[in-house]
Amino acid sequence: MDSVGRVRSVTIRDVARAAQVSPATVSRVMNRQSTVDAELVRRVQQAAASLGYHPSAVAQGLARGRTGLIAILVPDLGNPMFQSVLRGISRAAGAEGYRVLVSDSHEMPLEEPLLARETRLRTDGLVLCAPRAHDDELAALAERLNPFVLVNRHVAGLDVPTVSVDYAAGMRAVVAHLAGLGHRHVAYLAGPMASVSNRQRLDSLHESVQGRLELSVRECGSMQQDGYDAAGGALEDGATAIIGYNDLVALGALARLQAAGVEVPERVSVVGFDDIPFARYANPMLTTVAVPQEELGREAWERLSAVLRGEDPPADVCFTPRLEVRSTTGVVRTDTL
Amino acid sequence: MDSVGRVRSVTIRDVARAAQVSPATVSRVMNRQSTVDAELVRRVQQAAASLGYHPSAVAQGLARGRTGLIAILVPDLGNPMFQSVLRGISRAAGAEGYRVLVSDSHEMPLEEPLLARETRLRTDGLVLCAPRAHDDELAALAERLNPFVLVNRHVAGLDVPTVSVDYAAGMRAVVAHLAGLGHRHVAYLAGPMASVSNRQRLDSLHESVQGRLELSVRECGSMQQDGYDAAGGALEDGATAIIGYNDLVALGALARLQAAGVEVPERVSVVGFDDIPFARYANPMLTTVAVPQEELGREAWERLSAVLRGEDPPADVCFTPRLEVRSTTGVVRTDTL
DNA sequence: TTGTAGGCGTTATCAT
DNA sequence: ATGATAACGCCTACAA
Repeated sequence: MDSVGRVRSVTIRDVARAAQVSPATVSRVMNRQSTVDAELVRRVQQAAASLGYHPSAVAQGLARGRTGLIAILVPDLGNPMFQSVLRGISRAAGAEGYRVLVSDSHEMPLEEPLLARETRLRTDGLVLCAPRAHDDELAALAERLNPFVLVNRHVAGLDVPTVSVDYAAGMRAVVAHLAGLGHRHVAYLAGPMASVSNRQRLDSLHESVQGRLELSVRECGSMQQDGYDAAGGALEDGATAIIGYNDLVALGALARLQAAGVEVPERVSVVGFDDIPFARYANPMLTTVAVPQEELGREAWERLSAVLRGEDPPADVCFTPRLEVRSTTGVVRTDTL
Repeated sequence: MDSVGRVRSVTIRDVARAAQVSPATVSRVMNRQSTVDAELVRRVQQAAASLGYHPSAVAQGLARGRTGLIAILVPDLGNPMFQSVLRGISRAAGAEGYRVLVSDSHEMPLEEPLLARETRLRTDGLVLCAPRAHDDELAALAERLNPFVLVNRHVAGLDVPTVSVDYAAGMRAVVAHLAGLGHRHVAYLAGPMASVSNRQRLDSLHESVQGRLELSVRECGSMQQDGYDAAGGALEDGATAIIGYNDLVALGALARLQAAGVEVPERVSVVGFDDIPFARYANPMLTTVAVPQEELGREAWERLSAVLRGEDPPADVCFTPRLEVRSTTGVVRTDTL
């Protein structure tokens, strides 16, 4: 224990003393600098091993001006979509020796800027995942957040590396698919209003539907239970197809339909968004818009990594999602009940 | 830019100079020490604001001897079980101002000790989630890992705060349930052999089954696809009930049975472990052993938090899981096909 | 090749 | 109440 009461750990000086060299030499050995005499290398390594020495990451961080940490901020860790992105980033960054700090804003747009700054302060860079905060707020923060990259979100007047998904294209494919099956009235179970993804899906849905289909929108949420609770209303609206804000909502709706004895897809079709791993194991298998989630994470890291190396990041990418037609969508039944 | 090429940010000295006080006073103001003259507080705050000053977390970490970070090491971030634990920890720790570093060992027992040490080095404490490493390895590391807590894993000869689940009790309940429904032959779709949870489930299964039921064990894995692939074999063994290592495996098996036209639960029953959120939204709803995952995370943090405060941690807790009987289990059909 | 010394940005001790 | 000053543990010119 030192005077402040903490357990003093083995420092570079201890090793230097034991190996009878200077701290600088120990540092060089630990950092694999080839300019050190073989004999000294041996002595240092032996001393370090026997003392159980490991450089303090914090001290290294201070001295080097980089922590080897990046942060990722997600609106909800409970959502498989963000978990997958996190996973993609964690794996990609881990392969290059970077560790990941996670922060969950719990879908609270007001908390986001604070959390972002706070976590960014502890790290070398930041991945903002579908941030809920306003454009102007983010723009105002941008300088303090740098370097950072944006996932699934564009911020007006801000030139930041971005990876995203063309949800509008996905939605168009959904509408075309449903219209082709004979549906005339679809219901959208909307996600959080603060979510840009939801806005995009909703806007492009309105467009796609123009003069082709009737559309009802039900405010819902982003979790299974939300979909479960909202599915009944969608039916009352007279829709023969339900589009969920995401797979969780769609799967929740599906469960509700089944509980109510409504056959899917014979009576009602269901479509989701994201293609989380569970979508293909659902019964019936969920038709959904497949988003390359882990790849999104990898690409985000690719850009952040480049900036951290002082290079120009690759150009922004926007994935065009693929409609994965499975078993929850089918031709509309024309006979009455 | 300084000589090393990094962008010099605003430091405590800059603020001190601007406010015409000493760095010490700035520090006191930033840390809300009440002993500072109101006028100086004002000047400092104003200077800090106009310069956009924020204390460096790294420097604070070095000076204070604590980082405000904890690490969690999980075998697989792709598994909802660990995601939930992570979430529980992240929320609980976040409420007390701690941030969480995540590390994924990708189910590789050999990597674990290194990762554990490495991440622990950057943080104030560690949560080891169902570690795959050997007892002796962990015991040898214990000193360097301290303080840390163990989730779902006991290590022989090691007195470390632990939170766990009595999987044996869960398995007994499963066997009693299935036997009560008339099943005589059950198949277990085993998880990773390095997983202690799997060992425990398998051992207690062997015990519970003694003289009551015939048991087949199929090596499998821990993901949906593993269950999907292994389900066929279980049927060939003649089992009328399938117990998945976890819900992912069970849900995968369920999907396979459905694809093969095998009715559940009329023809075959299926049981999972964990009760991940999807279990209740499956069709049919999955019977499973409910493990309080987020609570596990919270309790883990509770213990780590206590140790970090220098207090004695609460006693170890072992949750007794509850068998959640839903719709994938039923009486065995006695008639032949 | 090796060592010395200054700096990284804060906090905390000890005078004043 | 405030201000020097010495840690905190490491890295890296620069000198030897």
